[in-house]
Amino acid sequence: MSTRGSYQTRQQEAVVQLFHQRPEDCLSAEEVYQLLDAQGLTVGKTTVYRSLTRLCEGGALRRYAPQGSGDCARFQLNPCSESHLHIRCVACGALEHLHCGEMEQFKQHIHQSHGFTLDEGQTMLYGRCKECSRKEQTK
Amino acid sequence: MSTRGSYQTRQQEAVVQLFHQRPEDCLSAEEVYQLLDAQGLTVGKTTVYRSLTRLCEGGALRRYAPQGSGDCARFQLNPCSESHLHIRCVACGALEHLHCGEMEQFKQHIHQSHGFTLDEGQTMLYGRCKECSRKEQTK
DNA sequence: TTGCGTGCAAAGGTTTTGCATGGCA
DNA sequence: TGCCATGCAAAACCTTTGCACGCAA
Repeated sequence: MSTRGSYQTRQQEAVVQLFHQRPEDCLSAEEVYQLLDAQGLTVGKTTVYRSLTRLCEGGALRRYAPQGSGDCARFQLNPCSESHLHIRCVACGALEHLHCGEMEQFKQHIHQSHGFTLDEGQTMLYGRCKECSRKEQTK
Repeated sequence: MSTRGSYQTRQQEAVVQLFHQRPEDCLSAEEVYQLLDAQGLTVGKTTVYRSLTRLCEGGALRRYAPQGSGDCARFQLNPCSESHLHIRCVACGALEHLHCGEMEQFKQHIHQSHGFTLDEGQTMLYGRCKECSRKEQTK
């Protein structure tokens, strides 16, 4: 890989900074655009999209597919270099990192029994956290 | 729920039939449109979309969010009432159904050790299938 | 007869592309 | 200086909406 992130520009830096300011947040391209603008760091929307794409390819960000139909993709700071699975609460948005032996075992099983090499970077599990499960039942 | 699929029409029936003909396939709206057309059962694209939406709401189909950016949503016959996890190959799009004891065990572990109730309907694992893994290594 | 289903055309939204300019190294 | 990054406008793309008509019940 020789075509490494070649130049360092104000715009690119601004996008990176924004995500570092809110490491837990999932932002849409539009939100990135708006938030930067609010900080006085105006970046063209095209450049926002291109930066997001570049940062995802470089592994700095993670891209989450849009859920609904009129929805848009969301981006988040890649939690850490070491890969592990994450689960997100569909109700409150809480994110939990799943690094434990069982996950390795799970990955192994998928590889051996199903022939798939699990990509932890792209996979996001969805469910309900303890609190939101409780609230759901009370309804 | 009283607003059940009220009328039975040729078009709606054609869409349902198509998915029953290929219970394992994940089809895009465009593909549904094309395949029906090839069968001589032409259905307007708008109607395809509306049928897919209706069938998803009724639980007959499952909707998978688009992966890439220029991508589109995919629909599949809801395999059965019992839910199970799926893994999709990010390279070729192949889908594998993961129904086995280990998955139940995995779900249990997430519940007990991490407090999350996994939602198998919303979760999609991503990775590379055996073939695509091999191709990747050869590069 | 009632009102849902259909289909065309047009609009909606997000994301990409063409192209000239600007700016990093 | 060379080349990548930027940004505007326009296009591409999937999907939804408006509206008149058709058709199931």
